[in-house]
Amino acid sequence: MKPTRVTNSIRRLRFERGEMTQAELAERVGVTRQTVIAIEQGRYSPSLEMAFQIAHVLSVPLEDVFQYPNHQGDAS
Amino acid sequence: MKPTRVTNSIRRLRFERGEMTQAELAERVGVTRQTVIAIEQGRYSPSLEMAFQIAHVLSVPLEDVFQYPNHQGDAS
DNA sequence: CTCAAAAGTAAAGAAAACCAGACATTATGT
DNA sequence: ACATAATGTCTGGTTTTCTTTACTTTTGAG
Repeated sequence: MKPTRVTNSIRRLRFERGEMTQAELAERVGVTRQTVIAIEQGRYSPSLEMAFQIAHVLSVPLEDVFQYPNHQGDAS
Repeated sequence: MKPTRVTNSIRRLRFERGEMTQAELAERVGVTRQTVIAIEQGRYSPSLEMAFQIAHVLSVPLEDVFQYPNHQGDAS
């Protein structure tokens, strides 16, 4: 894939949504703690499935958690 | 990961958006043709990055291309 | 300071995503 | 019928995501 990395607001949302720890988020999403750490730090972008689950646990839409830069042309 | 698969509307959107072929979508997204086929058929869910790029090429929001079932509990 | 919880780091391996190439199938048109 | 484009299938291989385990650092409360 391209070197364009997706950014996220997990850390901010974790605290806005009741001080949820990384461990608790990981457990609720169904992944390990270091996966959450890696995603949160932007070391790699998660699978779409995991992205949806994170957004669901944080109870916000997916595009509120993950931002995709590269907003140049449109096809319409 | 969990056996919960993400569904998509790529096929429909490809035709609504000017008869784009799988090969053209693949090229514009930057992946191979059989990756597009596999995603479109739901054989596996793409990376978040690729999901964003597909949505961008089809010029619709991500959640218009990919749907996540599993709408049981909420976290509020 | 001391104890514990939370966050971070690292490395080996498993699993899933993605690629490459060749070939089969289903249209669509002439 | 023939040619061509679009879609689908199969196999084998590489890359990335994710897990497991173990350890270190930071943070906050008593």
